[in-house]
Amino acid sequence: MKQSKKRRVTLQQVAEHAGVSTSTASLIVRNNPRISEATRQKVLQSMRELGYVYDRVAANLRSQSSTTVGLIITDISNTFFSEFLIGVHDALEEVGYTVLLGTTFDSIDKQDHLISTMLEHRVGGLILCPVSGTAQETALRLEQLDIPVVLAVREIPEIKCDYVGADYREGALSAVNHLIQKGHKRIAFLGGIRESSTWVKRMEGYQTALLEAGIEVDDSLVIDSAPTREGGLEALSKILRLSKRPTAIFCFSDLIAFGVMQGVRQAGLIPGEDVDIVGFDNVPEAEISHPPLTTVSSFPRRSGTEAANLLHHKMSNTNHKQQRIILKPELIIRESS
Amino acid sequence: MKQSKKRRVTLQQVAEHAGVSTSTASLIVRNNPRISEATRQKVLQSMRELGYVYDRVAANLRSQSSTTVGLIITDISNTFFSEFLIGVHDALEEVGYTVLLGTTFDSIDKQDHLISTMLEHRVGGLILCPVSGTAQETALRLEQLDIPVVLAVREIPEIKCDYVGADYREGALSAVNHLIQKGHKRIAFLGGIRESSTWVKRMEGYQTALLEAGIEVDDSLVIDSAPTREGGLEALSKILRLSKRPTAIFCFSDLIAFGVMQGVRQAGLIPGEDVDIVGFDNVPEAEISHPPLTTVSSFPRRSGTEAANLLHHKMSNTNHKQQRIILKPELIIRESS
DNA sequence: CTGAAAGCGCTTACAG
DNA sequence: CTGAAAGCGCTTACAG
Repeated sequence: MKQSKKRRVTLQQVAEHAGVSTSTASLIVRNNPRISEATRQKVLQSMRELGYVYDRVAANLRSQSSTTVGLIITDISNTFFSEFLIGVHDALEEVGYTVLLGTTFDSIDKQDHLISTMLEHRVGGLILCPVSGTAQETALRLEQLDIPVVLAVREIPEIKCDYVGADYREGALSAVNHLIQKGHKRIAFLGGIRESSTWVKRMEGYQTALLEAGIEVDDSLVIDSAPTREGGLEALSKILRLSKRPTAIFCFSDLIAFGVMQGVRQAGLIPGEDVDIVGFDNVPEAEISHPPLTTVSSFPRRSGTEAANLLHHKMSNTNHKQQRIILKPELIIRESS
Repeated sequence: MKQSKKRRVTLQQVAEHAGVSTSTASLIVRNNPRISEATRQKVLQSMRELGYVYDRVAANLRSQSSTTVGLIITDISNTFFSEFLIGVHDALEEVGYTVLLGTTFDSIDKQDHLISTMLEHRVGGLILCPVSGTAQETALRLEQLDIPVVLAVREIPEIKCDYVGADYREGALSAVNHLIQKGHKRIAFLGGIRESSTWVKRMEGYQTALLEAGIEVDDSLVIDSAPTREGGLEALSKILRLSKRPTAIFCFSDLIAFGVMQGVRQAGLIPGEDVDIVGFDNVPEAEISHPPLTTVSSFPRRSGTEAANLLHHKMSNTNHKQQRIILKPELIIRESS
């Protein structure tokens, strides 16, 4: 962990070289306008000559500030989250923050550990996609942090916190309604983790749609799974073993849907013909899958941007009021249904 | 940028509370074993009571060390890089480093700026996927950094540096040979940026394969493009306008190949039947695309892991010898060819 | 517009 | 095994 043998060039050395005081040099690195242009040029020249690199860490320590933000997500290989990450990252970079990245893989321990690490690194704010079933203890801890926190995607019901997400219930409702309108009566709901708030919301939408159409909810058609492509494949294999198979499948996410489509094909059926499939999220791959996937866009990238902007606002305004930003999902009909 | 109103609990306060000196408390946070178990427990208890959070930034400043690593990639939405990111991130997290993330989107200015930001944040090491056409100036600067640097994916010919990548020439060779063996004589090479070392290497492989098979290289069949799906789509549209169309297409990357397949379909042709298509990288989507994409695996995730391990080794061993890790690519034949 | 001194929260020798 | 003092590289009042 030891850094360079060579010592860093310090601001003091620069000041000496330029023949000014350290305070003057300090004002210059921070672009304070009340320094004469002549001195400024002289000092900037010394910096170049000595190869000076500003030490933001020391500066932040002294001034009790921070130029970093922590971002904790579940899994980068899940395109939903990588899209979310892009949204957050780009928005924060634009306003001059550097992001520290952490991934939980849905482990509560990892999440606790990452929160600590972020705090130890003095992040000025935190964007967290909480692990499903985040403990009361963690929740309390989050509430007591003295840096701004924005929750995203999943919610923690126990605490009040700024939050960015989509109306998952509404999204599920529109997806299932679409299937009902196509004449389906046996519609499965596949994949996802039951403990997750995002699952619960989708389940509500699923049930509501069925009930409103006078269709009874058949528990054997609701199968949860790991939120991965493999999870989708597995959930589907259970469906295939059913004596009364569904004619349409509403999937927890696009990732799950890709697994389901793969399984459907392996069983010799054609997605969109023999069985209708709808995903959730509208990740970029949904458009190029074959057949292109009907899905509900939950705007992952935009969620990231919104979360970043909200956090930034919170970090710069002390009188920030708590906000919940709920994006309205959009049904995108393609050929898989 | 101002942090919390509440002041951080300091180690000194903890020490006072526990009735020991600050040095003792410091030894305890760093798990120094020469403190009696009794004192240790007493101090740990005080930390819990006061809600102490270790200030790694202050610690790193004082001890001239770092627990962060900078990672600069081109574009997170390109699955190749997000896979690379996962590899780096997981490997570094495991050994206790936190990663600062930056994306260049192939802009030299952004790259220069990101390198500065990373240095200002006192990263202990840097993994960089250089922008194509990185200037001599930047290259020199990289060479003179006094922190360990590992280059990945693309190379900068001007400088000597640790490097991790795949044998792109070899990969292209095997892809094109595969197409030749299938009887193709008119094989296009589509997409990618000519300035990039990874393009040049693939081009070498492409030419070599053709020449060895006694096929003349037809320049009209080599079309570069932005390294995106849209780029692939565009490059294909140029191909479609040709009077003598190719019967097979070797694509710079899977991402390009997805664009090409999309375009092929839009033109009413069937990929893998009317025209054979081969990609490069083997990103996860290659397996689920339709038809599944024949491609050359360049092991993006493993490249990331290797780069991280190499960097870590370099950071902890002062007598590290410069290394080049070149992964051997692997042709994966699926149904698109 | 510029300077001398103190301090952010930690660790590092050096004594005991 | 524990303590008092100095210092990492910067910024912050406060004087001038």
